[in-house]
Amino acid sequence: MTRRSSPILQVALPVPLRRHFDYLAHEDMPEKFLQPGMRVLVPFGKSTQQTGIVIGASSTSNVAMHKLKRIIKVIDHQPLFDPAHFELLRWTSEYYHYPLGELLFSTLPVALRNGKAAELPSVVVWKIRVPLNDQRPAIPVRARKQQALFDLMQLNACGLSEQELTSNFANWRGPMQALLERGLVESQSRPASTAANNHAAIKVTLNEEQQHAFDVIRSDLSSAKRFLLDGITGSGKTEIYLEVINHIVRQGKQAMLLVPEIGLTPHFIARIRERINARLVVLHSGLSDSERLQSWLEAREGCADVILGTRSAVWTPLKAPGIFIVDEEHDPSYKQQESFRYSARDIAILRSNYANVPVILGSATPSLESLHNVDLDKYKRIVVSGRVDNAVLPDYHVIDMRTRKASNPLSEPLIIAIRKVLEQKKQTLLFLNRRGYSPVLMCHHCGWVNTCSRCNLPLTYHKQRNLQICHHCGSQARPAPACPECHKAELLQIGYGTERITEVLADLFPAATILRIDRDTTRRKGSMENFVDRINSGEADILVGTQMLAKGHHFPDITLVGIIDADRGLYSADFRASERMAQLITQVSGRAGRAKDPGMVMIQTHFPAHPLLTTLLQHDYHTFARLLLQERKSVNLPPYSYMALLRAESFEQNMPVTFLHTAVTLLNNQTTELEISGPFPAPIEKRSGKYRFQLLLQSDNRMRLQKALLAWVYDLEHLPLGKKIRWSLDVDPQEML
DNA sequence: AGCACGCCGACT
DNA sequence: GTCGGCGTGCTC
Repeated sequence: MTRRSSPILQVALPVPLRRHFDYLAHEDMPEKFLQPGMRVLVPFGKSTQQTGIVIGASSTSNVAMHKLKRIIKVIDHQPLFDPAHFELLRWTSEYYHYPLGELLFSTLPVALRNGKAAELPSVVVWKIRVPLNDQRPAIPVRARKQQALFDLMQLNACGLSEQELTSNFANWRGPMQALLERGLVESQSRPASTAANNHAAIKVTLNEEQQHAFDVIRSDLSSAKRFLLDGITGSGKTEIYLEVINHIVRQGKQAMLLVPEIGLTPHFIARIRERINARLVVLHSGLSDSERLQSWLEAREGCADVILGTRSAVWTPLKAPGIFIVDEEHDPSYKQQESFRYSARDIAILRSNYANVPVILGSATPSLESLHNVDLDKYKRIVVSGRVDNAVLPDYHVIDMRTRKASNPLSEPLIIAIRKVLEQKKQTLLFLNRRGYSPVLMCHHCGWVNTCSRCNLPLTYHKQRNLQICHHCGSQARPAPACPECHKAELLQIGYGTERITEVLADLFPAATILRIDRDTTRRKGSMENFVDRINSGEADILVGTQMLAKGHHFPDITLVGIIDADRGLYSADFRASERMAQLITQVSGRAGRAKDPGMVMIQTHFPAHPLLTTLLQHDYHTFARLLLQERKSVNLPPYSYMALLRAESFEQNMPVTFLHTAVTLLNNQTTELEISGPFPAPIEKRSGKYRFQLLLQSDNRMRLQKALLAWVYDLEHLPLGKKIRWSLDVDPQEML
């Protein structure tokens, strides 16, 4: 037998190119040491070295042999993920038509992208030695310390690190040495884990509905079953999640729980800790690079039982996946809106498929996609309709703003209601999805509006910081003292943001404690937790907030919810706007009357007779959703068809359109099978100085759309104009912005 | 993307 | 004379 020539390694690199690069392995490096999923250091282009990931091996290459370079070194001893996870990443790359190299790197923790070792630091762990026979040496009655230490160790079957021992047992080394000599314990080196095993004490009895939901899920844990847990706010979905997670963990498997935003993690951490005896890790953007790496590795090694995280956590490899849970599955933040535009909810479903374990999608306001999948029998819907503690659903009051003074953002009935709630020492939540002081600054004399020069849109005035800020590109400017056009110094603040509403409230209710909760006031780490504490302690009287406040939080003392402006979403260019509006109104309303006190929701609108609004308020979210689904069906919009959006932007005004026109011609042979609309300007036509256009592709056949995209993206990449502008493909777009 | 090569304008 | 502007092309 002749010795095989050293294999050619196919390496994916973090570059926006839809292809891999071939490298020669070291002669002295047996093939088994180079498996797909391992990182390697390679020379690339003009840069001396670059981290890449091996995606395959071959004995041949399309590139001339003399052009092939040799890899510099192998970073990993073992692949970063198992073949199934790698397969999932490959599939995702094809589905979203996103280059595999960039995709692989974007799903890794930053530390691993930068070539850090994928190893947990090791620590010495002491654990009880399993006796060969049933005879275990006895501890003398007098040796109280040894017995106490032994008892402690028995509670921690996985072992205790020396650090944990020190903090739990003073002067443990002496007694430990004695136990070691008796052959009762042993020490070993094992990866350091921060996923400490906690000792949950609180037991909760599920109510009948919750128990039923749990039973349904439990009866089908060994297949990739998809459950839609459809439960109104306050129905106790979290209890069901916790029960399922506990069940999964007891079977020695891992549970992944995704939440839509980072602000919800502290609450879930607390709930999991008090209920489940499990090793928990958290993954979200608030962690440092090394913390993220640690959590990622612990999930992969199986040192963590529960993985809690936001969108990007969905990419964490698991050793023994048992279940995937997506809380508030309808939430738009599961969709990444830049670079790699994936949906974490859809990836969770895909992962359940690959792992052959169930996925639970939970929501009080399920997305139309999910409801449609229930209709198609792809998801099993489990309804939880009752509120725990017999809390009742709130009363809705629609306030017609047309009959009121335009200058007053808060209507008289709302003010009276707030006053009453203050007297009762309860809390009010006012919802306004617009931060800042006022969204428009206009000259009283000539009508000049202060706009962002890079986006052509009005700048939002922030009073506290005395800045005009563009909410689209972030640019800032000091407000001008006078109109630059007519030089008159009478500038009007038009409209209200959370900052200004807070000011109005402080005027009306000087004795009340008012908290403003939006991205501006929660920027600092821990500030959201601080707010939550102040609300729960009863210190706060009135909360003014953006959608941050609408998501998931449980504030038992809120009895009044005011929606200051329900009109955005009734008339919008985006076909999903009405779905979003209904979800937001329902979610915010769900914050009212969660405990014993009945709640009231007051909705201010200029369109009290709008059919969408009346359907939502006179019936419920589900009736509304049915209506929307009918509408979508009649005009063939998702979920009854599939979309892909090609976006193009450039500082040159004409280039994006030219590019998109060329893109259309490349599709010509398939135009009969696809519906193509555009190119048309993006809803925000100019942003950060770039002109933005898009092209919409639609088909009622997903495969056909996918097939067209495959060749198209390849052609686009090789288009000369494609290198001059920035373009991206958004498969299953969620927002048209 | 990231980097170098390359060919035209205002500076010590 | 040169420093540097960013267009163009390539990366195994």
